Amino acid sequence: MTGRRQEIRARNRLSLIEAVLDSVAEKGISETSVSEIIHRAELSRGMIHLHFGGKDNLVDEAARYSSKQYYNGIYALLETTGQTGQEHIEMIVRGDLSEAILNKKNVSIWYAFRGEARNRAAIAAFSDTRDAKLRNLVFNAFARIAKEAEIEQPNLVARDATHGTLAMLEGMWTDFLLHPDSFDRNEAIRIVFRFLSSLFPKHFDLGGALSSK
Amino acid sequence: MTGRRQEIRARNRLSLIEAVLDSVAEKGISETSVSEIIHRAELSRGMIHLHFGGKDNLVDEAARYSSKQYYNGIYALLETTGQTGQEHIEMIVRGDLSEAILNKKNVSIWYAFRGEARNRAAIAAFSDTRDAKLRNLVFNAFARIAKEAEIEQPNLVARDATHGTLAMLEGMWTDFLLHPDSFDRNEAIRIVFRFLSSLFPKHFDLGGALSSK
DNA sequence: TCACAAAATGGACAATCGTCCATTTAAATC
DNA sequence: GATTTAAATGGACGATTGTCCATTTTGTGA
Repeated sequence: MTGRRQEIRARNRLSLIEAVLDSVAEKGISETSVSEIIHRAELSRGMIHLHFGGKDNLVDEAARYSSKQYYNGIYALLETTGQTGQEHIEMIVRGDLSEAILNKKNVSIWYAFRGEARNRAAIAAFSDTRDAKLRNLVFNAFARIAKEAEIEQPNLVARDATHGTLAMLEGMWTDFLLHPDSFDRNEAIRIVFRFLSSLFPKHFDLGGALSSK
Repeated sequence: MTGRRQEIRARNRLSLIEAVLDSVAEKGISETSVSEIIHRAELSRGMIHLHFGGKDNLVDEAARYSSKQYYNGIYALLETTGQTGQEHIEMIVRGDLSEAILNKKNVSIWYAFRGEARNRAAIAAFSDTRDAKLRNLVFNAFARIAKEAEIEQPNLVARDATHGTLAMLEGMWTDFLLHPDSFDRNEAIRIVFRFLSSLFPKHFDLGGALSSK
């Protein structure tokens, strides 16, 4: 067994990252100290410096890791969806507002990092919930829908629909952050589709995607 | 001149609050220390304890003050608008996305506090961008519009329109936070009205409110 | 003008911060 | 099993944190 050392090393690295995320979720960034992190990870004080070169780098890594988790979740959902543009959109909307992705821990972490994004380039890079790749997916779906709808300026409408839909999802996250207990997932989903169904009545209704024809 | 003492006292209190906001905007919450604050305010170390009883209380006061500023700005704009529901909505949308309200400093402060909201009740209380009062204003405007539009379930539609519009505005703020230099105000406004004009075609177009009849 | 009191000062203080390294532990190799 | 070496430990370190108070300053009322 030659990889045992690497295995332990990797496990300890991950423990530190997860300790940061747990602490950020529970206590916020300002109370996430080196002492707090190593206590949660049950490792010794020097490990942070050893594995990451310092606390700031570790926190940056944790932000990167957390962001990756989010995208993995979303992209995994997309694999399971149907083929039409409206089905893609429905999957993204429902996924983004699902318990698995939109929950107290994730939201706490996400907004804690956002608060620091302005002053830490490394965090800013990972704090854009809706990155270019996801944006592109949404745009392509809306572009197909807009073309099928035979409206004027289909590309501009698709761009606006993309931007507006992602903005609305962002806003729903904020609602959840501020009122996690009274937040109503189904209402949030219905509202998004209320807007989308008025924009593309042949492709959406209040429940989500309509079948192709 | 008997009020001179009170006047100085009030000025110093305000200096401390503004020093906090400047520091939070420029350096973030985690780097806003007592030393940083009193250096910016050009006051002595003991003043924070004297006036606010401690740093945390001062930061809470700063959050309250900042929130008040936001609402003052929005409510002042509303005084200048016309009478119809769609005019009210247009004013809120344009106001919320205007340079005076949506700018780098305000957004930095707002999101920095948001990041702490989860773990500090006093801050959470002031970090809901769209409080009950504003929400009510928007709802009443949409309720009038929905009634005029003679649609089914006007109250439910008005509720959804309120929720969705405010969420979209929130999302536009996030866009601005993450991409302050490429953010396009006019595009953001057009997108909001794109959605609203498809929901209420007799009341809005891409430019905003339509006249009553 | 003087005595009083309120407000401001700035340094002392213990606690905590993040970094770093001499030492110990244990996996890998011979 | 002995040797080598990478990884982990945990305490020392100076810097910085927020609090607090003895002292000084300054506006107010007699």
